[in-house]
Amino acid sequence: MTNDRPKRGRPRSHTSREAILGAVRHRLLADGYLRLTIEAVAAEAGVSKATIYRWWKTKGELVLEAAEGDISIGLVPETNDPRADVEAAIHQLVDTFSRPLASIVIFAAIATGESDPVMAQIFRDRYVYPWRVSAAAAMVRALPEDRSEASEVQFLLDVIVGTVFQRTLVLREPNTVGLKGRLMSVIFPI
Amino acid sequence: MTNDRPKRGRPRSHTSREAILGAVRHRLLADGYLRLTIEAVAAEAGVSKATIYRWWKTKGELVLEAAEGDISIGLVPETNDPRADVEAAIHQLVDTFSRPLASIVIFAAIATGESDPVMAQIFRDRYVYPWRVSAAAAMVRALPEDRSEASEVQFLLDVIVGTVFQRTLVLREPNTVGLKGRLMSVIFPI
DNA sequence: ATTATTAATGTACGATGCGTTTCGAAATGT
DNA sequence: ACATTTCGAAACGCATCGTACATTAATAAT
Repeated sequence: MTNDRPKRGRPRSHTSREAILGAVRHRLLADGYLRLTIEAVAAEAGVSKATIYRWWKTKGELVLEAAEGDISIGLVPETNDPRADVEAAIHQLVDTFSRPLASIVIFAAIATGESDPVMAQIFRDRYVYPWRVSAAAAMVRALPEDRSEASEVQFLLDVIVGTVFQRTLVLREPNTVGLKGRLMSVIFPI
Repeated sequence: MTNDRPKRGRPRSHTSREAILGAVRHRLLADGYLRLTIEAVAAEAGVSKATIYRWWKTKGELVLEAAEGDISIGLVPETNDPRADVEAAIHQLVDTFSRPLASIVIFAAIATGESDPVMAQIFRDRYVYPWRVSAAAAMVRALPEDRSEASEVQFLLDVIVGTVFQRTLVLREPNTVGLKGRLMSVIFPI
């Protein structure tokens, strides 16, 4: 979604759009983000290169849209069991980071911040930030008053995100069974 | 250091070697890893491209060697105050990750694991692994017996590395004063 | 001194991918 | 029919890659 639909003229091809996004997903899973080229996507989708550039300014924009369904994290629930909410937040994170397509795209969004700051920005604003706000709220509810200052809450969120990132995306450790429980007992020591 | 010195023939130019590695550091700080090109390094060093390819197979190899002094972490001390040793380990990590050149190169080594697995491998084996082994030993000494199983120690190391990585390299948070203390109290709750 | 050996330079090459442009054809509303 | 917009095919100039070649330079062995 880049433009509004004009009233006249040939309408945008829904078929081509789907073919492009599907080809992007396929090439991402096959080759990874860095090795993905627009030319290969165009060839696989049976589409002209110009058509891709017509609707997406950058590779990052294109990839984020193609993986939208996989990388959206959702908001942390607000039940009357705040610790369960925090646990749900951790679960959402681990679950999302473990999806093959999401792991590739999230990693790329963070890693290419240097050369494509727009991609990192969009990823943060659209996917990380909403989750983070709701997770912070859950954390405040779950912590005792003397531990719920903003800086401590942000630190604990960094512990969660950083540890999950390290385990699932850097070390590529598929076994996440002990991870959630251990994170909970580190955040809420007995 | 790629080869032994042959006994005969023109010796390798020490001047060119230093000029190349210096240019790499300069371009890294100016442009970042992804935008660094071999051609630009050759031009800035006043050296032929072929000379660079003669001694370094890949960009990753070249960059790791150019930044060697900045990215080497050192081993965790072994005093009779094991908690202080763990604190020292955290300090080493934060300190290294905060150096401008190291932050660029470490980030690149992790981020390009997809397209340049050799760089990630070298980085892990040569710089991360030794620190990690000595940090694990310190952790075992510092933890009570009932918490010092291998999987728990590895998890706590991932918490440290992940959190520091998140704070310093992903979020680029320069303020690390509270970080070390908070990490300690998360690992050793009262 | 001559020869063998290795390094470094300059230059050029074919590939690949980039992002853009141009042109003609196709598909819609007015 | 006409205006408008999209699409596909092809080509463009550009940057960078990694390699190759011939030439010159510096050193050790003979």
